Amino acid sequence: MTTSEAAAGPALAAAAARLRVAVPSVADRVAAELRLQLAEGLLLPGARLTESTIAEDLGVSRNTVREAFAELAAERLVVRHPNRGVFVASLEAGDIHDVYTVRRAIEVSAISGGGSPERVAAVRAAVEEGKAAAAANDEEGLGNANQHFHGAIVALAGSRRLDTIMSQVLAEMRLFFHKATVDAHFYRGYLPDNEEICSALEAGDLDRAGELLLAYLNRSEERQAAVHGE
Amino acid sequence: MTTSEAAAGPALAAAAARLRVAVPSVADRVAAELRLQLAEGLLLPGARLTESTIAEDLGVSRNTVREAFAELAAERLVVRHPNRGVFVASLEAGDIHDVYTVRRAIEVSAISGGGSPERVAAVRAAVEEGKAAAAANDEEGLGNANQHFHGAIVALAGSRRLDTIMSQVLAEMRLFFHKATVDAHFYRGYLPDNEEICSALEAGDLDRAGELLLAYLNRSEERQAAVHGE
DNA sequence: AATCGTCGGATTGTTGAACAATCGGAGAAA
DNA sequence: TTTCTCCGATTGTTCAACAATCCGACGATT
Repeated sequence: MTTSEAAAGPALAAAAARLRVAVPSVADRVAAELRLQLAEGLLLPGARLTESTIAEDLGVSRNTVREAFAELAAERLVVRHPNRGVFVASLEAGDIHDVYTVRRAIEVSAISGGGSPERVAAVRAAVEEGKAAAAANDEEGLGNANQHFHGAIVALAGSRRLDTIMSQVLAEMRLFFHKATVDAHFYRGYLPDNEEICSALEAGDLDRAGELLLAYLNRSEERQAAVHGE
Repeated sequence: MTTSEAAAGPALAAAAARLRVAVPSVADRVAAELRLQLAEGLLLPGARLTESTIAEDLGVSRNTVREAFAELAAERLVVRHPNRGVFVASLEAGDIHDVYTVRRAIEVSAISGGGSPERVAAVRAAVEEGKAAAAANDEEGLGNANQHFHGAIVALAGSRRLDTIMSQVLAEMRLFFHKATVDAHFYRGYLPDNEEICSALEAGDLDRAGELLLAYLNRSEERQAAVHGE
């Protein structure tokens, strides 16, 4: 394989890699299914995930479910209590600050680097997506657009590792939101912020974009703490 | 359980949590053993890890080894090639920049927050640890002290999540170092930097500390790229 | 009545064996 | 040399079993 790769160049290798991920293992598919149910709020924080039940429901072996659990536990979406089982993770008051600490570090750093025009365009696209959702009164779409916006900001850095870290953090937050339903106008207030941040980014005023983003995150954390925290 | 916890207060709950981690599962112990061998360079990047071999060597089942692999893969220490096996991860040229992008985001953000006196003291302790190792001509100790230094900087933020991210990144870098042995004075040149950064931190000049740290990371990345990159 | 053991059922942790699917390489054929 | 085919080895997955552990219920003691 290494010889054929060297001969055929990186194009084929990339295609092979794409084909590989196109046929994920059963354990990966189980993990994906559970991730989906978690994101959709079908599995609420604190809920218990019984191995045998999931194994039956999805028609796979218990061991395979176990491997899927290992994946999800590594992503903090699920918590293992030895000899007791795995439970859907539930963020406590302290976790809110923790998550936002990560977001501040990653997002502010990413935006301060600027990023290529295509990536800036992706940020703009997320802003417009949010506006469209607002116009359509699509609350869920508004939330998704907001996550896309922040994901696009991190993507400015062009770092695989930062991207995966961010997507994990966003998955955690998504989980968290299902705990207490947010009011209908929760995200709407953030639209002008996103617009302003994006404009500063497009104008090349990275310092200002960074400051706005930081202020936004601080405000967002306060709000989250007020809604959930004690 | 919840009732007794509520009655006994957080002290007992913390003790229980401590006892829990004190009895890790077999899979966790296997993962820990492999992590150790990886850190010590016993398993070099690119090396193949055969399930049955490891299962025999450690006297555990293949399924258990598999669970351990899932852990390590989530930490990027190991790469799974479907139907071919798992291999010790080997950082390519692009990964160097990627890893340093994460470090810049996390470390600079952490130091800009300052941190409690105890945590600043931990940074100072790492600096002194490095000086002692230099005096003793202990190259390995010098490397460890350097990692402790940067770990202590991230710990300033007091974020569990940032800490685990950082330790994973450091584990990746440790792996990377074994690929090509660094020259004896590789770390020694960084001692004055660490001292200066620590002094600025202690003096409360966070802006300066952040700038110094950023410059350090940029220089370090250049050097790594020169040694390994293409 | 409240607390404290004790017991039993249920679930997890781990093992061992089995089988299909897949891969890489060795050798045969062109 | 290049290509094709086949074989051995390893992975992916399942199944069944067992010990260890936990939870809750039931009953005994003060």
